Amino acid sequence: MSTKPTDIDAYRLSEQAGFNLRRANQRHVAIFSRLVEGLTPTQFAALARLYEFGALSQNRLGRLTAMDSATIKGVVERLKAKDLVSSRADLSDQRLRLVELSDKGREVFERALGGALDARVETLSPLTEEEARAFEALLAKLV
Amino acid sequence: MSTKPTDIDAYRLSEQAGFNLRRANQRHVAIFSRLVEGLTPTQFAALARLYEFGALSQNRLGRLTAMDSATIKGVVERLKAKDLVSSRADLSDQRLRLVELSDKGREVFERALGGALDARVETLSPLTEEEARAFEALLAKLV
DNA sequence: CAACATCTGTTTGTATACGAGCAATCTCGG
DNA sequence: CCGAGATTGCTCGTATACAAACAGATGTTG
Repeated sequence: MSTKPTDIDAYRLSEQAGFNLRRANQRHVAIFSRLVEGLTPTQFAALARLYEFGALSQNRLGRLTAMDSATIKGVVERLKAKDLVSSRADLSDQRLRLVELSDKGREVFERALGGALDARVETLSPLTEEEARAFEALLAKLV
Repeated sequence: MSTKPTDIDAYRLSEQAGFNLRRANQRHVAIFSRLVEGLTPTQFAALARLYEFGALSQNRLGRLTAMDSATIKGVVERLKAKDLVSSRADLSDQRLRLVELSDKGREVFERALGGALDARVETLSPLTEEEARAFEALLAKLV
């Protein structure tokens, strides 16, 4: 199963889906940061889930936002430092730490929502509307 | 420019292109890590550029691999620690540090290439071949 | 040629991202 | 009720990723 010279000739980094996925993600993060003040995309995602679902255990919040337990811990920590969420023990299961939006967190999320929607539009702006719909549909199949 | 309730009702994190771009990228990194032993996608990208272009200044290598100067520094550092690249001063421009593949680096790249190509295929495997082509074309327009 | 701007690489600080290993807790089968 | 297995959250170590500030080298321009 050795790599033939043909493979190497055919290899063009710029055409690799993985490389372009990474770049597209970088571009989206940059756009989001410009349009949404004071929240990273991941922090916003966490607020969005809490807004939608109410109080959630830290690990469950992580699963809903595609972050492992080590990552979500840091995100929750920083959201707590900004007083956007609070956490408390679950009385019926001592393992759980329930995380919940604060009033300020709810307000910040609602104010950030417009920018987040704009970020999506700007990220997809190199595409026509039809292409953007197709791209989002294919992307959804990938994840 | 306040956010109307309608916006909030319409907001579904899982349908956001940005969120799915992040997840798709995570998935690709996981697949790549499984199929390519001992190299991260970014490290592989750097080797690929050096393989294609020969010696490059550190910053230029960063631009060709979509990493800023702080990021590429760490990547080159780790590649040097593994003896896959070497770096030296450019005589005609004292600012530059030329980075170059070592023999071992060339060999490691060639051996990793097959796995990298497999990672692309597996990443796109939820799509039909036609969809995968369409997706890659749209993705290329986005970056 | 001297002032100025630009470019390169470095450092620091912050924020994901994940593997691995750990202790506390819960669940469930026997 | 008890012990095996699963789950939760934590910690550590490693690896991107980028903003900002910096020093040194190069270029450009009046």
